[in-house]
Parts: sequence; C-alpha cells; structure tokens
Amino acid sequence: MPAQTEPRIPLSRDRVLLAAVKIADDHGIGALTMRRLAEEVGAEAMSLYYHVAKKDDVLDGVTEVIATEIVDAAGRIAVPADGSDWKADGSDWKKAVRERILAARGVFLQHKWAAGVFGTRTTTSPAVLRYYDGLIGLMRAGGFSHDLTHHAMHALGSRALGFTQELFTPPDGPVTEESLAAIAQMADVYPHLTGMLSEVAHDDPESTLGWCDDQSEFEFGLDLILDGLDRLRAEGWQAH
Amino acid sequence: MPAQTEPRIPLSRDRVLLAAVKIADDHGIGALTMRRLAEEVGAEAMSLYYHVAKKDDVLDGVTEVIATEIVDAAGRIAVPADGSDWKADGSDWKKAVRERILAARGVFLQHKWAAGVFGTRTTTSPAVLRYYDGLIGLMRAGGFSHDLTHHAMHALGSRALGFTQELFTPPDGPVTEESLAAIAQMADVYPHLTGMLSEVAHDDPESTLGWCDDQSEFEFGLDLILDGLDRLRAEGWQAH
DNA sequence: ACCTGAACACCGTTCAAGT
DNA sequence: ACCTGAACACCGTTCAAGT
Repeated sequence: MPAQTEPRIPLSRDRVLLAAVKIADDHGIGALTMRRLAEEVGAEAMSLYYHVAKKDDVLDGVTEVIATEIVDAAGRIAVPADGSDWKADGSDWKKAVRERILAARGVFLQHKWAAGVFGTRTTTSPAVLRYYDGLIGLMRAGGFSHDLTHHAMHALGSRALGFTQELFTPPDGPVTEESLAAIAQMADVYPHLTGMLSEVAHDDPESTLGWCDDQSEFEFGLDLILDGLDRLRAEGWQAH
Repeated sequence: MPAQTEPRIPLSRDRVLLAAVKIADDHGIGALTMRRLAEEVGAEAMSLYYHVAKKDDVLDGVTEVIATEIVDAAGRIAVPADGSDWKADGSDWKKAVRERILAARGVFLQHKWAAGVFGTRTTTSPAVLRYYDGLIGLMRAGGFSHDLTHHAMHALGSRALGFTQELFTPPDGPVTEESLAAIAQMADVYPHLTGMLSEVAHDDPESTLGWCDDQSEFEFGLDLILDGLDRLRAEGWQAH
C-alpha cells in the first residue's frame, strides 16, 4: 500500500458558498471572513481565490444561494400560475402573490443576516430575477397591465422578497411594568409616540409577543399594498 | 513674543461627527475609517477615542446628525400640525404626512450613503423618534386610532423616513437599442420580466430618465400606502 | 490545474506615556 | 483634561512558489 493522503473533497465554488452560508447562519455575517471561510472548508485562505474572485464575489454567491432557496420555496406553493382556472374577478392573483411572498419571508427568517447582505449587492442575482419574473407573471395573469405591474414591483420593494427595513422598533422583549414606566417617562419628549405605545400595550396586556408582532405587521403592510393594487387594477388604472 | 503654536480648534464629538458626514458625502461610506477621520480633523487616530467610544459610536452619531436634518426639514413644512383648521373629512392629514416624508427623502438624496447606515443601527436615534412622533401626531389629528397608527408605522417601514430597499433595479442609464436588445435576449429565461420592461420602455421611448423614474416610483408606492390607510380610517377600521 | 507560505497594506483598538 | 506613538490582533489580497 502506497502512502496515502486523506481523501479530501476537492474545493469548489459551491462548497465555498455553502460554507459561507453556514458560517453566517451559525455565527452571524460578521464572522464571515476569508480566513474563517478557509478554515470551514479545510483549506488555506489563499486557496479560496482560485474559486472566487474576491470577498464581494462570495457575497454575490451567498445572495444567489439564498435567492435560489426563495425561488424553490415560492415554486412549492401550489397555486396555478397561469390563471387558467381563476375566478372571473381576478381576485386569485392576490392569494398567489401573497403566499409566494410569505414563503420568501420564511427563507429570510431562517437566514436573519441575509436581508442585510441583499441590500448591499449592486447587481441583481439571476435567481432574484426569476422570482420577480414569477410574481410579474401572476399579476399579468390576474389582469394587470404591464405598466401597473411595473409600478407594483417598485411599490412592494424589498417586501416582494419578504423583508422590510424596520426603523421603528419599540423595545424588544415582553411588555413589563418597568418598560411601560420607562415609556411614560419620555411622554414630554415624544408625547404621541408614548401615547400610542402605552395604549397599544394596554389593549393587549397579556401579550407574550412583546410590543409588536412582526409577522402580523408584515402581513398588514403587505395586504395594504396588495389591496390597493387590486383596487387600481379593478378600476382599470392607466398611466398618468 | 513667546513661541506660539497654531491656534487649533479643539476636538469635540460634534466636530468629529460633522467631519465623518463630510467624508461619507465626498468619498462614500467606505472611505470613513478612524485614521481618515482623524486626518480630516487634523489629529491622530487615537485622539478620536477621547470623544467617541468606538467606530460604532461614530456611526450612531452620524445617524443622529442626518436624522436631525430630517426633523428640521420636516419641521419646515408649513402644514398645521394640530389639525385645528383641517377639513372635516380629515383628508388633510395625508398631505401633511406625505410632504414630510418627501422632505425626509430629500435629505437622503443628499446623503446617498445614509440609508445603508440607518439600516445597520440597532438602537433608534432620538431624532428619528422625534420624527416618528411628529408623524404619529399628524395621523392622530387626522382621526386615526392609536392602533391603526401603530400598524401604519410598520406598514410604511423605512418609507416613512424617505427611502426604500430597491432590489428590483432595471439597468441604469438611458433606454438604448442595445439595452433593449439585451433584454429581449433574456426573454426565454425571464419571459414576464422582459415582456414588462420592453413594453414600459416602448411606452416612453424618448425618456431621458432611464428605465425607471425613482422619484415617481417612490411617490406611487407612498400614495398607495397612504390611500389604503385613509380608506381604513374612513371605514372606522378596528383591530382584529 | 489546483493549492499554499510569506508578505503587504490596510483595519479598529489598547495602553502607557506625554503635555 | 486632552492628545499621541508604538504596538497588537486582525482584515482582504498579491505574488511567487510549490505539487
């Protein structure tokens, strides 16, 4: 028997990208460095550069990986995509689009770092384009003009992919006596904000979800937009 | 005459933060390093740490600077905030909120790097809270319940501050024969997307704005949301 | 063709030392 | 109280060298 080295799985772009996703999932996007990534695949940092151009290329790659997960998840939604047997009033498009967007959101909930990375990419990944292509197809089948569909995509923005940039974030954790008191103390500086929060908390005192239920709020905003779009479609909206 | 050193403006947190904004404005957020920042204020990098805790503190600080600009811009909008002389149908709230949001958007257009930084902050800046407080006050004056106002803030998301995460970005630059041909070539992979884009381009062939007019699209999405909220308010929407 | 060691030019940050 | 020089532990990336 000749001297034999460990039968190592050869490096590949795919293996590098999947390892990158794993690192971000397990330790956050901050832990994703070229050296840490090399360690994960059992190689030296410099070996990575044979399979990816630079770190930016890794980030484009993980975006594509996540986007592919989204396309797959959306594709699994059993709603007819061609609209052939839809109700005559065209209302089915909304359910089809809504369920695909919520499926996309499910993917981002499993990769919490991913929304931030998507925001930094300058080129749009092919898988993201395929996902948007599917949404556009559903809206067209539902009776939308190309022009209104175009506006719709912009109106939805990142919400079409299942996430939003939340800048209005009441304190984490459950509603407690202490946090309520802390809010009340700011009443002179932010009278309307504190008024709103204390009433919202009062309405649902035994809430275990904390101040805001992210899922409900996402669906509220999504439905608001989809309902508005449906109304424009039904009214025969024209460009102006 | 005794030997005299140059009368240097003493360092201060404010001076550091304003210099940071200037660097990001002039050279992008990537150019904002502690060493570069020190150079800008005419000191050594380590001197900064007497005035800011760490780089994260600098980013919190510039967020506060930009947010203060937004509050100021919104405050300059001459719309009665207390609703005392508003139309009985309450429709004035929408104009007041809309104009403030567009004023906020104007600030982000002057600091293109800022939206990205806002997205990375974990704590909400006091100035952002003041801005939201103002919006909430306007909606309350317009007849919104606390509960619907709360949902409204979540529905608007970052759009309330004047920016959106655009993931659907058709090619930059003007619509040319070449770019149209490039789009047509992808028709087999993205049939709905290419169909939409070629028709949108065809409808406005001499557009100098390129594929999409960002300002119009922002206003379309904003109005869609505001109109939907106004409808819910008029219908006496209740939590469910 | 694939992988690596040594090295370069950067980072943010600590710490002891200066005035 | 305010500022600094030297140093540390990291980055991403290049390049010549190995198999």
